[in-house]
Amino acid sequence: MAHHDATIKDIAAILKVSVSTVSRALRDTHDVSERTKEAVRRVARDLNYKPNYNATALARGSTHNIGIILPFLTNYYFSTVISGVQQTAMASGFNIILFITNDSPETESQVVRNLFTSGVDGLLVCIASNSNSSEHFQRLMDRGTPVVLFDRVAEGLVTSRVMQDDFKGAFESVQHLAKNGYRKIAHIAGPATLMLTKRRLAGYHAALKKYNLPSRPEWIVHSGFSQQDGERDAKELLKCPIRPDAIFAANDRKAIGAMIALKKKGIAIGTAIGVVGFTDDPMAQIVSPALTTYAEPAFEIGKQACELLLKHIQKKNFAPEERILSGRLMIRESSKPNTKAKDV
Amino acid sequence: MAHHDATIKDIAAILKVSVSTVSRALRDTHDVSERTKEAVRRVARDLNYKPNYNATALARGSTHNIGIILPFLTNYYFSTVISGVQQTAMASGFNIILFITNDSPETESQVVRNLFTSGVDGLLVCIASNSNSSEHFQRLMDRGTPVVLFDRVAEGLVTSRVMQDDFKGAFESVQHLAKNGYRKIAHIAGPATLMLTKRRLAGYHAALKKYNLPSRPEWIVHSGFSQQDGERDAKELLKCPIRPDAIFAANDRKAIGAMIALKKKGIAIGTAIGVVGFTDDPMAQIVSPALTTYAEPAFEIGKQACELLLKHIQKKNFAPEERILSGRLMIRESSKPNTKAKDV
DNA sequence: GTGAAAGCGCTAACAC
DNA sequence: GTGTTAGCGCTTTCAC
Repeated sequence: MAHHDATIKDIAAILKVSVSTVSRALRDTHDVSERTKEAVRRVARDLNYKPNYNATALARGSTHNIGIILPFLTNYYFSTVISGVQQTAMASGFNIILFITNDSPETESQVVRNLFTSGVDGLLVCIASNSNSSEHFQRLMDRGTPVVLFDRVAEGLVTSRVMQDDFKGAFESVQHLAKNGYRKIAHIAGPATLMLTKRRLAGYHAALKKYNLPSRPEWIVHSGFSQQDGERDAKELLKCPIRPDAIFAANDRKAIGAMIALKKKGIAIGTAIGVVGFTDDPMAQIVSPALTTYAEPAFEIGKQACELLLKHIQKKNFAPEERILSGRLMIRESSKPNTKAKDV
Repeated sequence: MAHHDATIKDIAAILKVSVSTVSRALRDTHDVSERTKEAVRRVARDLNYKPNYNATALARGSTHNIGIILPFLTNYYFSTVISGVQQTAMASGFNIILFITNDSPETESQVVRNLFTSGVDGLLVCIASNSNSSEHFQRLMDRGTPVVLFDRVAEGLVTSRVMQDDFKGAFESVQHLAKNGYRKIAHIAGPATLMLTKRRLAGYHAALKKYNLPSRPEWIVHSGFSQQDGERDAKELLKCPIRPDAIFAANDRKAIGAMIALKKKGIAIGTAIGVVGFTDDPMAQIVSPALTTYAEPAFEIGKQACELLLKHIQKKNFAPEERILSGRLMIRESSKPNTKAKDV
């Protein structure tokens, strides 16, 4: 790669000190005199010295790389999370290495296996839907590579995790529908295995209960996170003998899919049937009527997840923290007050 | 990181051969006997041996990492390109390191400077809008790090580049408007400095000429790529003494911004004023009326850019290639046949 | 407070 | 065809 970059050897030669002194000075250890440190720093700057992380990686095992594993990149939530991670990592001199699993547990575990070869100082992960992943991540952690989970967290791994407030988000969304007069509220949910699905479901139920609203198993349908999934789910819902008058969707893409299904049937959105999403994808404002949705703090999630990871990297025994970040309900036209709602 | 992974030393010890033999066998050089190679491979497998790329990086300068530099991540085009890159890279055992410049030339050159410290085997780049970047990338290339440009390419760098067919895309878009009866076609363009802006502008002009359509300087407005930019640009356009009856936008977000501006003025889209975008962001199908747009092969661009880069990495003197990938006009409702168009 | 020397895992002359 | 040795750039005992 390099032809000849300055190394600590060069600095040592110029200053007529040993490389170990230079190494220590650069890392600002306490057993080097201020005078030497300053001299070293000055020469380093003059020579435009940059440490070779591959060498430190070999000698000490610190690569200055952190890995991030996630199911997809091409959606608003994930790309925003990464932007947050990237900013934080870069500010601390860490690079981020990107791994995409396509939501496949096999790819996921393959990625983790290969991680051993290049080496990362730590790992940020959002697991695949059907990932039985605790075990391979556990192995990584046992070897001393810290892992921080975000969004889709694996049960059973004791480590830091950061996520949006799924329960509260779902609760507030459904509460909003209830307050606006909707009585028969359905939920098109994510994959049943995911913890976030369970938490959103719990929030949904809690709100139903609080507002004394009916709950029917056939009003809850699980599937993936795509727009197509949402469209299919909504069609399912419309077949129910007792038709829901509102839909709370696990994310915006599903909500939009549902809106498409409703439009195809000529059902007025935000009047006959209210719709609320989750995320606040920019699409929510583009779609018509504009989609009411619970905004997730995606960038902040990325930022905090990265901060936690850096702490784990720096302090071997940093105690795991769980951070749950609140979002905010963005009220728009898809959930307008409904006056003609009738109870079941 | 590792507690103790198998190294070539372990393999050598077991087989009672030297580490260099193991090293050679593993790399499949021709001066090792088949027997030894096989034995080495077998033991390597048994021991679950993984090469330590940090060590090869030190010894040989090959990190198995490729860097990708781009302005933003949070949009459909870029996140899709990266997905293409990632897939290709992973298949060849390369990791991708992500750098985001936020479209700032300063961040861009800082990133390039810091690249020297960790080291990448090659670099994929989409330059910042005002990047005067040829020079720092040139320096990288001089040091032997291959660079492949995509989408926004820097003039003056002789190296491989891959991009969508900007000229053709613009030409076909405008041609489509012309054929549908629009006569006064405006263009809300990207930053004037970018080559892709120039190419799209050229395509626009060529189509205007071919269809004998009027061209007016005030019908061309340059700004950034955001929805807000598009909205502002369209407002600008509506002030023209001779009002355009169609808008060709440099991307879908700008087109959607323009649509919003038109809606606010109560102007019927796809009737009074036709709109065509560029990209085929999923939003184009969500917005109403659905947006006609020239679909870019984003995933394929990422894939081919990565393939070219890998070739450059593998063959020191691989001759630079330029690949221009065609897209496809997606005709939807925002550009319906216009019967009442009047000439200037 | 500083230096000498060994070593991280691998590659690459150069011998034999 | 295989082994020996030095070395990539840095960290880290262990002396002094």
